[in-house]
Amino acid sequence: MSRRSATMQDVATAAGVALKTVSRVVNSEAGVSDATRERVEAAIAELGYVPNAPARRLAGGRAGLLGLVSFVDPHGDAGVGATAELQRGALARCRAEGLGILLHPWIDGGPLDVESALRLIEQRSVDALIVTPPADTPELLGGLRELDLPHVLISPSEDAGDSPQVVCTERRGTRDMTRYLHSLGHRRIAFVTGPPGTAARRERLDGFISSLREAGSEPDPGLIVQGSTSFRSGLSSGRLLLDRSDPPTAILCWLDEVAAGVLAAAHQLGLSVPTDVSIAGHGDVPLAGRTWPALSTVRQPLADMGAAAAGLALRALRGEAIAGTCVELRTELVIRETTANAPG
Amino acid sequence: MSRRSATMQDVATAAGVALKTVSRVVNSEAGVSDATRERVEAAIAELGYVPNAPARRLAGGRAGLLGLVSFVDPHGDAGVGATAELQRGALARCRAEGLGILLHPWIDGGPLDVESALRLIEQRSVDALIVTPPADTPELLGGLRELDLPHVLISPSEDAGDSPQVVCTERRGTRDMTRYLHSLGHRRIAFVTGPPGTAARRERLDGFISSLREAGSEPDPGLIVQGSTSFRSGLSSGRLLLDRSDPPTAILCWLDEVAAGVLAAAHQLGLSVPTDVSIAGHGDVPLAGRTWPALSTVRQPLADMGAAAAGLALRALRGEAIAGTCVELRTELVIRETTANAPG
DNA sequence: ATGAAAGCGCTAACAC
DNA sequence: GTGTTAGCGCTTTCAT
Repeated sequence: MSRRSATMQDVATAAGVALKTVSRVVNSEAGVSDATRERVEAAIAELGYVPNAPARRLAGGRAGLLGLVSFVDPHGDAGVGATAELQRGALARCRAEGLGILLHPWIDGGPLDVESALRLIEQRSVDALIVTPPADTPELLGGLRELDLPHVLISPSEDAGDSPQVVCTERRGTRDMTRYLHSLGHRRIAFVTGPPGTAARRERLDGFISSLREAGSEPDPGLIVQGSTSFRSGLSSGRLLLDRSDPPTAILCWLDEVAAGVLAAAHQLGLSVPTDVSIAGHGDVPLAGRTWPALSTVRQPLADMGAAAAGLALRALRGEAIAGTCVELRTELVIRETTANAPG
Repeated sequence: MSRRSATMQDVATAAGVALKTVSRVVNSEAGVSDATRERVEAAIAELGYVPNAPARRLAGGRAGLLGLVSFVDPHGDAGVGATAELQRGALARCRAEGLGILLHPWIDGGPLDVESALRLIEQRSVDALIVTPPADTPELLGGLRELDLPHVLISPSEDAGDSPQVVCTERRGTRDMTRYLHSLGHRRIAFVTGPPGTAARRERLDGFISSLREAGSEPDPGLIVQGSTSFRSGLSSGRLLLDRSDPPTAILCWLDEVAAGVLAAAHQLGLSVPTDVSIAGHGDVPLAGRTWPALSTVRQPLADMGAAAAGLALRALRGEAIAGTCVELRTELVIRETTANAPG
């Protein structure tokens, strides 16, 4: 029954006006008398007219969509919560502007399909790309810059160059937590860091080391261990640290996911948290509020970051020059139940 | 520098052929000699030609996108993991077919914006909609059917009518877990169910009750409590149940998220899991593997369900009549660490 | 304040 | 095998 849907011309005929007038009404442009506008609106309502997006795009040159290139771990191990939060923020902002979001996740852990990501813009499917780590590979960024395609980076893994970006206060976040633990009397604080070569990892580690030094204690190299992004890696890092003859009294992790693993390791070893050992994460992803005890962590405003990225992209689409722009959002300490005074 | 990108006509001119011939090559249609094809391909490569998606869509009538209407809790409380998994499966399938996925989440917990969801198809932004609970409101489904818009439901909340759908063996999942707990010697098994009025909740509760009866024990009404979809609700349901003078020896929950809350409640009360009480969830979302102890649960093949839904949508787009089709996927028991023999 | 004409870049029928 | 002719439904000019 769904007959060919009404076109703008149909509406124009029904309202007895020209095509262009309908276009004006639909796009709420000026230059239409109230009487005419009402007549057109009535016709639109009666015919159930809905504008045809592809036609609009062809004629107008705008896709009306933002592409989101993010990473989705096939085993749901890493960043599930983070990606979802980012999406949420970006979506809310886009919807407010009448834009949509097209997903282009790097799914399988295999090599990122740079070609298809770039093509997304080249073929006008989206107007701009928002790229999140670890999809921000040199290849992708190189292509983006070379072809001069509009894009925004979120917490870039590497030097972002001139690309507009949204970051948060990584170093400060870790410093706040380190100081907090220090203020609780902890003097043997361990740090579980991530794989080498990402900016966030570097900054968090720096924040840890520098604030320890500021507080007058030299970090013990044996208490800095390298994990990855997974719960499992937290499990083994935790065991490593807590099995020592001189275990730390607090363990700070560069990611919530990893902290959850360390927490599980502590439980397995029969330690009670936070009485025997304090544990803290970074990110404040949903998981952080669901562990037992609930994880103290550094809150990253992920949804806000997504929204800010969408906002930057929108400005770029309006023609503003945003190259080199960097929006920095503040982290904050979220103290839940895994941190307490140092034992003894 | 990015000059106006090459069009099909540009390629045709460069290769010295007609527009249509280029179109044939691009769409790998038959009827082009190898020599011509090569010439055209060379021209395409040289000019860096990339087809314009909106133009294609306008002319061809296909959007090349599937819409995914899902629920995203503003506080990240419910279903974060589930939504992400579903997305992942649907995306993988779509990408294999050269389609994209456009997100249309119901974000804020306010009323679902049915209008805009329907408009997504009406304005040809997407070819079909995949709808997941609880976005499958009667209003949305009504609109979808009334306007005869192609769509697929995943685990519908209510009677799906003639809509093609993808479900999994809800009742069987709960029955398997109930039997398993029974086989471990548990005779006082509690069930934390969800809010009234959703099909999954009904089926899981039914599965619990019927398999208890099959095993010869009449369910104790005092041990069936109603929770919601949140961790918090699990926390309070858990306290309620475990504070009884005659607490259950096992607690089965209709959702992992809720089970994680019950687990936390047990910890708060100083009980040890699974020694004092066994706890089980349903879903096998990422969270289930990250609690301590790790949650035994009923695995729903979420990614597969997403993929199946995309597959059904694709068939519909090819013109197959799939009304009334129902794809059912199997759940399976995942026994981790929160279940053990009944105490005593 | 309103309208006519000219495309946007492509696919779909049909020729040849 | 290959080309020609029409649109798809809209937004732009530029007139009036």
